[in-house]
Amino acid sequence: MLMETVRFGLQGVPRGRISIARPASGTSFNRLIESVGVPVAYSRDVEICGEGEPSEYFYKVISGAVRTYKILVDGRRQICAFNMRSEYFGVESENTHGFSADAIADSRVLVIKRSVVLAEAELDTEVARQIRSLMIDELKRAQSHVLLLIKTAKERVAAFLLEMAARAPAKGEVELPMCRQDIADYLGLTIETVSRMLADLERKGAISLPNSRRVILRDREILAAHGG
Amino acid sequence: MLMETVRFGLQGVPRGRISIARPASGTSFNRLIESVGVPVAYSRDVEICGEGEPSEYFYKVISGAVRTYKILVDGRRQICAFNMRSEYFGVESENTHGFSADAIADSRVLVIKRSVVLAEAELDTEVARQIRSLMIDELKRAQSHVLLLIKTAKERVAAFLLEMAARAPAKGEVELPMCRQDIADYLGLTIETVSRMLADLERKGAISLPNSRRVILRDREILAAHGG
DNA sequence: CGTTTCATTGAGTCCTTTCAATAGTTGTGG
DNA sequence: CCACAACTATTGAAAGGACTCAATGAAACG
Repeated sequence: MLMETVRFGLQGVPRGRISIARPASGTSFNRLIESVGVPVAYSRDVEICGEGEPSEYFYKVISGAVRTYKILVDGRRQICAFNMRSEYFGVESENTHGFSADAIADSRVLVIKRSVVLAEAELDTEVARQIRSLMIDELKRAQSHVLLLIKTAKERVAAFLLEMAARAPAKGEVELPMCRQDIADYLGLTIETVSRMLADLERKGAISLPNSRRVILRDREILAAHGG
Repeated sequence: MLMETVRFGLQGVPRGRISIARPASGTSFNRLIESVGVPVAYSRDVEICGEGEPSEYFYKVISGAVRTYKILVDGRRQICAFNMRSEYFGVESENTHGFSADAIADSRVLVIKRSVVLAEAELDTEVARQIRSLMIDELKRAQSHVLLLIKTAKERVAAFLLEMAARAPAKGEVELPMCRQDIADYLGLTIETVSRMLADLERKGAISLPNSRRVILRDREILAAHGG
């Protein structure tokens, strides 16, 4: 797709390159988002927003993938979520963002001005309902993340693969957009352990790993038996 | 306080004994809650709501303490939250509850009909804002729970004590309403490990344990050094 | 084609769990 | 009020799982 690109450096304005908006469609919420949102291109590893910054915008991934994360006092990084195509992030931020976000791969993100949508939510019940629904989705995700972290290493890796597979376009195979360190920081493990568990799952016939980024699900039963 | 008590057995109606409402106060949200809510007494270990049930109500703890939890397929229980006096739970449930809840100790809980509050939220911006705020609080809690679960056993126990102390009426000492198994199921540890970490923290001079339910915080520095 | 980064694998250590025994607490009935 | 039972909590010893440190291998980049 053609994109007119503009560079930004101003405070409070999204970092990256802007492209021109596309046609609106669907519900009143979707139409609103499409008209208010500005598609912005972010290169790999470029920050989209930072923890503690004023949350002027929230975001919807158009293409690519985004990670949201927190840096702990001891320097460790906990990845809160991987956000794939069509998924929202930052909806739940109140005055400031509770996390940082950056592009895992080159990505396009719809940047949506929060104040406009919140104002509309007071007039349009459907918009209010959608906002609430997105926040509930985010909460459910955080809760299932808690359930993930009490499992064993193998269960976490298996559950992670099933989670990614459920969101992948192709059935039965996953193209992981993130590196091992990202997976480790999401699952609360080390990269070595992630690597070992993937190798174990491959040995057991649950998956194949043609290369480090591509996973083919061979036996969902085995995976589910581990991943719960 | 005097209470008129009624027993329930009907479907969709709160289990427990009802008492008569108290005077309203504060914001429009608080006044609404007070007028809509019905105080119900729950004895220790009595279920308040069950995972998967229609979420006709949400709840506010008046006295005592409530645990919300999920039972996993393998039978393990993960406690999502301990809800203390004046804290809400179940606000984020959409059509069905995402968790079960029961009373840790004998408790009184304000049972609030969701439909009434949601209807009012469409007319009163302040009510809508409060509901959204409660959902954001719940999300932040879930996210900090994730951060808790990637820590070491000692860090988890220390952080748990600080978390409880922050909500306790008395400064520097905590009366734990829950047993070791509850703590273990909240922290993703075994009761033995919880016990050992508490003993370690006492040996290090961070806390005193006059009895198993009472904790006196002696050195917050040591605790914070662990609990991050 | 060399350099750099990323991923895998191995060996040993440390931390948490498991299993088991003991101690303490609570509640009940004689 | 005491004795016993049942439950809860603590402590110990051994096993298992994940981490650390280190080396090797593979892929990406210039």
